[in-house]
Amino acid sequence: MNLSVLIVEDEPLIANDIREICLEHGINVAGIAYSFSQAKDLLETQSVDYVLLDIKLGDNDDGLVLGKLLHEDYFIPFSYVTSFSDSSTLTAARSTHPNGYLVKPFRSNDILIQIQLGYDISLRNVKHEIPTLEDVNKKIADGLSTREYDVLVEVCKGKSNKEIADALFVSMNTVKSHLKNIFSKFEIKSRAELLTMLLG
Amino acid sequence: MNLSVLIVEDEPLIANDIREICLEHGINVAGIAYSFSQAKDLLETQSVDYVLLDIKLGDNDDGLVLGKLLHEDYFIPFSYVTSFSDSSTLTAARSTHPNGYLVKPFRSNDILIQIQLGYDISLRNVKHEIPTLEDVNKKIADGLSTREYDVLVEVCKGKSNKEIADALFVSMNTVKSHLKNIFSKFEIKSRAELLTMLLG
DNA sequence: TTTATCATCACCCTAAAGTGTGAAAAACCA
DNA sequence: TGGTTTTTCACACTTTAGGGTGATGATAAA
Repeated sequence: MNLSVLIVEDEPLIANDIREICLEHGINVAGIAYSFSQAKDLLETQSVDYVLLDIKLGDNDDGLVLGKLLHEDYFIPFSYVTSFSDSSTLTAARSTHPNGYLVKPFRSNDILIQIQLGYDISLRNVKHEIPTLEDVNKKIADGLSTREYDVLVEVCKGKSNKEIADALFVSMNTVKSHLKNIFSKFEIKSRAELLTMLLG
Repeated sequence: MNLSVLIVEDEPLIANDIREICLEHGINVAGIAYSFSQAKDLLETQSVDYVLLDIKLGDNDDGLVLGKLLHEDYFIPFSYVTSFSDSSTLTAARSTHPNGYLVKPFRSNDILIQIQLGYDISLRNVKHEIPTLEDVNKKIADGLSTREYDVLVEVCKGKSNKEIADALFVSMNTVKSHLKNIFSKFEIKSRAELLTMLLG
């Protein structure tokens, strides 16, 4: 799964530094925004999975406003990457629901941790219904095929292999074959584990 | 809100350092554990809201085991605080669902951020929990016994009968026996159906 | 056109799950 | 104390699930 990260940072040197770190680790960079408005433009036009967000853009705390927007309107998870760690800034930041908070100067790996862990956290939140193919594929490196997903949906309904075969008009061997691939891709060994992953 | 933090760290100097930082910021320290077993003792006896967890305890990665336990059994949120940020350690750590990951050496404020942000995140995660015994019994005429509920909880975690037997310190036949009764009371035929009923 | 990938299925085999019966301690309660 | 429920376990048995290998036609990409 290839994440797309948006970098919102008014200092070009730092922004570039972050971009390099991402690219080195195979993380796609959806763009760099040097201001609040540029960030909004990119959010409208690009596919963004995670945002690294500087609190201070220019002279004001536009980062906090953008953070609030990300959480409430765009539903895109983000980490703050900022020089400030005083308690008033931190309190303000916490209220915007970031998934991470990195204080500058940072190390190369810190960026990676923010993105990966922050994204993990965002995946843990929503549940309850049978996930879509897109949601499922975010959890695994090698995505499911459409037919594999069909089988997964039936498993989520609590059906046995025989019942799934009847529902999809294929043989039970075919169902088993798809399930084998599903388990392999999720790196699990049973449908029970699959159910707890997807519904739990 | 006065948080209670457990520090799991095998180096006394670092552990003390973290303790001082917490106390300076009005965060209560539930205790310091220098080993896996000490950590388990403290988790049983103390009220703990958040855990700062070193991955390497002594010579092995007991921190990861403890992290898994915290997430699956204790339901206590935690951050790793470790010297390691290589990708294999990170991958292993991510699979245990930490709410933060801090690489040593850290700054004073980093500790505070981990605790506050990590705890914030845990509050947002109103996750789809394993239902309580009361909730479960609302769905069926003949209620489950406490031991049957214990088995049900393990099933909800995706465990196999053998794993459940080990977790509850009984034989696999006993687990099967309880499961038989559970299925009968729910009028179902498989654990998959049980999982979709409870989690779906 | 050649190469992948996907969807389908068969066959065989092992492991795990589930069923039926029965039974003996332990805990609970009246 | 005596009866009931719970918890524990055994053994034998059937069914289902899961793993390995391999093969086919179809479709898609290069």
